[in-house]
Amino acid sequence: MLPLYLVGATGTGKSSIALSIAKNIGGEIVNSDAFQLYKGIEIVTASPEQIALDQIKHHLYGALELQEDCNAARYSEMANHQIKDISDRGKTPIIVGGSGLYIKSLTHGLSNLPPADHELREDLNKMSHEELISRLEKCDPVGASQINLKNRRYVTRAIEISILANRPMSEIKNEWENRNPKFNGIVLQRPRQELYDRINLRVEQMVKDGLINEINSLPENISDTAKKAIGIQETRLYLEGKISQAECIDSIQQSSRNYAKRQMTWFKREKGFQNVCLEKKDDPNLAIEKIADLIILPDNE
RNA sequence: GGGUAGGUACCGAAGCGGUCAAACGGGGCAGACUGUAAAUCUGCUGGCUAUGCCUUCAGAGGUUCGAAUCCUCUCCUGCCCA
Repeated sequence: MLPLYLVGATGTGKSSIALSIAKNIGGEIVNSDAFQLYKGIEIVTASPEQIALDQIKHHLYGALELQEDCNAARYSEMANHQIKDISDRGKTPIIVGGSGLYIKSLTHGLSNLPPADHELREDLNKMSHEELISRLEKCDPVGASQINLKNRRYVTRAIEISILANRPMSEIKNEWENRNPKFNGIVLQRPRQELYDRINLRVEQMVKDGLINEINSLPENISDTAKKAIGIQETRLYLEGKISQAECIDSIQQSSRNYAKRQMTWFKREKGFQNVCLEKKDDPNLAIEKIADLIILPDNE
């Protein structure tokens, strides 16, 4: 059976629906959320609860130590390994999460680009924005006309690729590895206001569930990747007494809503996914039936 | 009751006679995205029959060729004195 991708913005309710589907079709769940990957930040990242983990096999949840960095390529390798393993055992891999690029790295495969070079990045980061742009124009004029030059991070990466590969980035990065992937893909959606309300409530629930304590007991040396989880910085500010608890909750809610908005933009563009809009009034079982109808059953090719 | 500082677009906040439909930030909306992605970045954000027109800067009058900006009164809000 084709792998099933169940994606959508944070707070839509992917995890619980994935669990039910997994039970129905005999599947195992693979995480595609960049931060639920980490062990020790289960509360801020709204990771699936223990009860769920006990019922169905969940992979790549809490798979990384907080000190480890991660990126799309590393994730891709880990996830592909799990997906293959699940398929080999005759089960359906159900990939659940909301990290657009990570998901695309599975469905489409990343181009074979040189990995990040931290020393090189450090050097490039010392340059002014103007210097950086003229540098890119020199080593990859085509690329310079394609990417958004205002996005310093993209400019830096393009130069990095060009230098490391000794060829212009725009020549190497033409198309995705796999242009016509086969998979079952569902984008779960909610009406905008309902989604925002759910996010707000969820953040309040996190605090009740021990968010403050979780962040307070984090080690000091967590990786740059893990550090970016929404909620960590905000809670630390609260712990340092710089903001009130209400302000802390507010800003986590705000960042989460903004993030959800970006996710929706990403998934809107992705091809090969079908949209399923859930509403508050929907019976959960009905939602699952809706989805089941859309799944392509084993093909006999 | 007396004094004083204020009332600006969804919110906060600049502007303090013309170049003001009004800086900037937030929010909202739309978008981009190939090894930092819960990251990073872009555009729009009074209305319209739209290279122009209309209604806005608490309200009502007034001064002026011209007002969000100056004057008068009124209404609200914060602070101080009683």
